[in-house]
Amino acid sequence: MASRILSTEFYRRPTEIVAEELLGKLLVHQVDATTRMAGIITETEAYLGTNDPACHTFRGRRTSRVASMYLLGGHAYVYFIYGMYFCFNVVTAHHEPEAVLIRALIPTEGVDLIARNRKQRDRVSLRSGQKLTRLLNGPGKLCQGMGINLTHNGCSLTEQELYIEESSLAPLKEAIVTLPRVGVGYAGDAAFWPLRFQWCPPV
DNA sequence: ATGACGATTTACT
DNA sequence: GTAAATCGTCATA
Repeated sequence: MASRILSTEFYRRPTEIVAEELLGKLLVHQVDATTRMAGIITETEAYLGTNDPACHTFRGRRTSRVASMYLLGGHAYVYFIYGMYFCFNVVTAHHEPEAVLIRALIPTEGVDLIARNRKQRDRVSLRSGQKLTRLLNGPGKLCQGMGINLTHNGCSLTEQELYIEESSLAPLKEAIVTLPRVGVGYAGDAAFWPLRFQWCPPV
């Protein structure tokens, strides 16, 4: 069977398209031969590069932190924020420093390890589906749970440790909501651009 | 060298 | 709803 890992061609397309099509895909962190964590992507945000005031590369900004945004589509851009969290992005497009922030996952594999990473050891509370959807529903939370950190910054998403797979889920267009991006009030009008994509999977 | 701030989360009132 | 936690990054000097 052919690999279900998304190829570089998937990422090297317009960023908004990639952001929307990532919904329903499976983010996988294969820690070692026997340890695998994964979750379905349910929320993303597009960051449109040098002309997007909300983007870290606005006006061509090129510092050590954002260096990996200048890699080719299909690499990871991970950065440290608020002194305690990481955010995970996939680099997109063709030779433009654009990216998609992964904002939320529903954990599907390695849930116990994910919960341990999130320091939520209460197994009873994990039995409820409601709690499960709240385990990784934020960019900092999903990095903490999935064990994503600066060691993954700049890594290729077509290698065997951290990657995104096809899944059997195909979100209906009607189930996808576009919203303003979160936490970018400094960006003026761009804060209202509808570049956040959210999918509420059927129960 | 300095200071303001951040693509967040959590706890608390 | 408001505020604290916590520190690397960035612009200014």
